Amino acid sequence: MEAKLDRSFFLRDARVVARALIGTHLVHVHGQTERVVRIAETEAYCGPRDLACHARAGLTKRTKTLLGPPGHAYVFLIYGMYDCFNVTCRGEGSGHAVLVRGGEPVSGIEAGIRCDGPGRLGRAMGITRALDRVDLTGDVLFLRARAKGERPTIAVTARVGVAYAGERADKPWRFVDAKSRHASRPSKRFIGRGG
DNA sequence: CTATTGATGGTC
DNA sequence: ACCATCAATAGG
Repeated sequence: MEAKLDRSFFLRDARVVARALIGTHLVHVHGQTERVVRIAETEAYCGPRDLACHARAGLTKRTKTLLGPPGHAYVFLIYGMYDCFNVTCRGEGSGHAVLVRGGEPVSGIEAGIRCDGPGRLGRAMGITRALDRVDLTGDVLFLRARAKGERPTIAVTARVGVAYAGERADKPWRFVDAKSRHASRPSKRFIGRGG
């Protein structure tokens, strides 16, 4: 079993963390059940100057976690129905976070349940706002490193659903495992690759 | 395959 | 009023 990602992993720019998270395993332990998904799609949100980032609103009830210490879960409700899982990063108060948008079920998830799409992933993994502010270096919700030597091919695109964010809307801050079929959108939108 | 629409709730 | 979504439905 690969090592749990520690605090130092999260103390970096959201764009760096977002890319590094592709291919890692997200683990949620709840009682006897352990659910694991391999992350295939992420997006970076880069603080108050990024109009697509919730940190643009400043310190509010919701953004308290986002503006809190790195390496914690930031879980928020979108469209009244779906819990979106994010990882806080860079530094306390920076407002940097990575939205995990999709992945491939590994274990503990009922056969046929898909994890592509932020809403589906949250639901399949049993992640709700009750887990907001949970420390990701703990034993309930955490990440495990990629297998040694694993170097996924990563495609880079603009983020989804942020057309309102002006100049920042077109930034290539979405990262997808190019070989995975478990991203929320098809490859035709890819505008580059790397990693 | 694409396009459209309704469900739903917290923040601003 | 807005929104970092999804499922069901209708149409080509």
